[in-house]
Amino acid sequence: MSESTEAYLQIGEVAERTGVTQRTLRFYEEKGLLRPPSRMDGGFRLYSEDDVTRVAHIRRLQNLLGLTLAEIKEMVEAEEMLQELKAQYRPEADISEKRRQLQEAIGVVTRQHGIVSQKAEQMSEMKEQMEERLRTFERWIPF
Amino acid sequence: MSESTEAYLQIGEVAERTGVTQRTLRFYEEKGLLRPPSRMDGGFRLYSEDDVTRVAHIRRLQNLLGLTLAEIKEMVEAEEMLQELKAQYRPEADISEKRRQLQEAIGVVTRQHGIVSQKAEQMSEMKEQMEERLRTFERWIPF
DNA sequence: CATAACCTTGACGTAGAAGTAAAGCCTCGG
DNA sequence: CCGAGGCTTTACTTCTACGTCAAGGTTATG
Repeated sequence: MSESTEAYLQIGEVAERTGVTQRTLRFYEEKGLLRPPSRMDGGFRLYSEDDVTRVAHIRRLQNLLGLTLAEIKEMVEAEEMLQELKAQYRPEADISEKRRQLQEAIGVVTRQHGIVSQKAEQMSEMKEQMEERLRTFERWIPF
Repeated sequence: MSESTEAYLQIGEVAERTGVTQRTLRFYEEKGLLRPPSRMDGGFRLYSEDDVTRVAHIRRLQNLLGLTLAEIKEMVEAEEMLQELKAQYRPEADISEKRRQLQEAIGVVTRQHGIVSQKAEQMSEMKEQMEERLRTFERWIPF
């Protein structure tokens, strides 16, 4: 319905734009972190803008939170589920199932939020400590 | 001067208290992250409370900031230098050397602080995003 | 249609951070 | 003084997250 006009990207472009290597993109796919993208007739992968976004997201979860790819996979899957849910929003068909999925998604994001909150707090503490130390040093400079 | 009354700990106790394995403690020692502890006559390692503290510190740098052990080693060394500096504070002997060391230590902590600040900020952003999402979900719950 | 630039799968390699196993000392309570 | 449990070193293994070829197919361009 709104797919035909999307500009598709080859793996090289995605790699360049996300800052990861092609190998990494294939690797993520292998590990289930990226859905297998569509392909050209010859077999070349064709990624969407969404995929680019997702890679960026994965990287943030890795670098900021230090999560393993396995942990990230869990999160990513839940988000996917949620998007699906959002997409087919017509209250036909199995409401209770949708409700369950939504609860699940909320659970995942809540857990993520917990991790982030905790880390953010510990981070602030560390920052404080460091600033305190720096002040001590400054006072300490001999003259 | 205040060393004789310190209670020394064997590796097993340290492992238990820090939550890392004995192997990890030896590994850190090997890598220069922990100074070689003193030993009993039979060769058993004897750690101090300071060592326990240091291990906790190492773990925080690893988990919170995601630094490699090599990077952590740098930091740990600078801190050690600083402590040394602090301990021998009598302005006898080579002032310019001490000044250099102090500058170095300030450099290290400043770099650490930079990393922490940046991460802390990105973290807050993520936290915000997640809260926004959760609010969306809540609104979304059917009924 | 040739050819450079890009892509494919597959297999093997690597660095970081430990885990595990083996074979043998050390310490301490009884 | 002896046995159980703790500790020592050495060596090999594992796991994660990719990196690095290799051999060959595809696409875009002149």
